[in-house]
Amino acid sequence: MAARPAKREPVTRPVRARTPRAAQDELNVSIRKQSVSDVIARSLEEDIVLGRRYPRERLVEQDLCERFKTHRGDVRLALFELEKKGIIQRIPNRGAIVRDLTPKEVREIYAVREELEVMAIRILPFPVAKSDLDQLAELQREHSAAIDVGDLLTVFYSNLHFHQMLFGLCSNTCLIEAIELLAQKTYGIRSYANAFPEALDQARRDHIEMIEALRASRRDDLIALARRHLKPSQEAYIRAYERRFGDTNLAIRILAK
Amino acid sequence: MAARPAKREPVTRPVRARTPRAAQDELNVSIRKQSVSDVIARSLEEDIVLGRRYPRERLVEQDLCERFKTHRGDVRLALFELEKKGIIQRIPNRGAIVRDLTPKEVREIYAVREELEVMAIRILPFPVAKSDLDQLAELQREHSAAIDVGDLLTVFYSNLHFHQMLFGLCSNTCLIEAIELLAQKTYGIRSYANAFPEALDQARRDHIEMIEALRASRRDDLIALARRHLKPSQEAYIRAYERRFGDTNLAIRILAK
DNA sequence: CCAATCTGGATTGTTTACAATATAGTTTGA
DNA sequence: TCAAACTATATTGTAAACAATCCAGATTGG
Repeated sequence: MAARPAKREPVTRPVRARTPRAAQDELNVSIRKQSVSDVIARSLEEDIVLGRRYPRERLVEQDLCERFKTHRGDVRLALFELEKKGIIQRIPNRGAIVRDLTPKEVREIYAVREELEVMAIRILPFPVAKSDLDQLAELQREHSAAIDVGDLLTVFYSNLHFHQMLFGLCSNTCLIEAIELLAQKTYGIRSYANAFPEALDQARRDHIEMIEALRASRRDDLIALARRHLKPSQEAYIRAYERRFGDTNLAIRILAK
Repeated sequence: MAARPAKREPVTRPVRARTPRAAQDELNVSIRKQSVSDVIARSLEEDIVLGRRYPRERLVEQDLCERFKTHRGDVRLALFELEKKGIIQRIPNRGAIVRDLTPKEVREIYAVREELEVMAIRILPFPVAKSDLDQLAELQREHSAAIDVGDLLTVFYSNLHFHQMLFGLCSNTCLIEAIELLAQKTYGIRSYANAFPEALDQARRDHIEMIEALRASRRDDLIALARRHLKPSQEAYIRAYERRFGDTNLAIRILAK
């Protein structure tokens, strides 16, 4: 008779010791294998942030399957993720559309983000290590060069990395994640700011000043810079929104058809 | 010959007017039909917060299917949601376990939450309408009564509703959601605080003082109360954690087996 | 007696097929 | 002529079957 097979878990034990492999995984948190749906989600984010997809544009599952050469399961999961992040909106039985933020929502998101970025700078330990400053400067050069040649994709990513590195200097992981999540919520409106070359230029100058403030351990200056740095993109969006609709009432009339 | 059928979308238009029904859905944001996976996720959250499921306990998809009388698709989605919220942890090919937070993570989460709650109180418009104060008082009575009879489920929900109502008074939706998300991250450790009856008593007194501060429009007092209110549960968890493991190194040794 | 290997089955991950829903264009009736 | 009902299909939602992975205990070799 065949040997009595293993039962992986007696199903009753409430608390149970972790197996060796699981413990290893938990301790080495860095080994984050990214799933297919994550890749799809990121790619769609990129499309949205670069203005290749517009607010209220439909995202049809079948189309995405063909584009990413996969089945609908992964695509659906990616759409659920993006919905939770607030980048797209899903309507039951009707599908997903790129989310269109109102000026009020944009202002609220930026207010919270400002609060958290200021907090990050407040708890950030000074002085900052030279190696960190060098890395930041390198990312800044990358950003600057991308602006010069008009490579918006690289502008986006080097800017993202610059900010991740900057706020990553504060040691509160939860705070870092919260800041990033809020930044993602406004991906859909970024392309409006990119349309103004002078805004990109201002961002570049801000980054340089930020590095200087970090080097000199001038916390208050850095806070003021961070606050100022957040202003242009939200203002660009609100201006564009009002140009589109004139005023909020008109917007509602149009959207309701 | 059959009539030429409709093609729902020409597939090419980048920006497209919304259909009447879709617009209606967007404007009436209150009609949030909750999906099956949301129900499952909430129920699991409840189990965790009430200590019915312990940190590192496994969550097997098939078991959950039977419990919620559904197929694995919904259960899987719920688990993905909970993972994103940070309430559970998923290990590829091995399944999901209730997440076990380290004291460091708990401190970080509470630090961010405190920052946001203080912000909410700072922007909250005074004076508060009498009807709102009455509602808060009603929720507080419910909470107090639940403590008296030891009904922890009602304690949890009435406490939740009290805080939702309180922070809901600030008009920044994004901020309200962020506060709630952070509160959810610590669901797994709530049962530790509930184990100390004096902590529940303190919470009850805090709520009463908060309502008084609101009624008198004493913003600074309210901020101090909110800060104080967050302390006990994180301290209870950290104490319990250290009782379990003595110190962090021991914890790591045990977890790694 | 210990360690390396093997193996059965428990569990998660993927794919496909099928059902439900909503909409654009057509038809029908006043 | 216009609006209400109808129909065909695009699209999403659900379910179940199949494949890949992983571990507990058994087996094997030293």
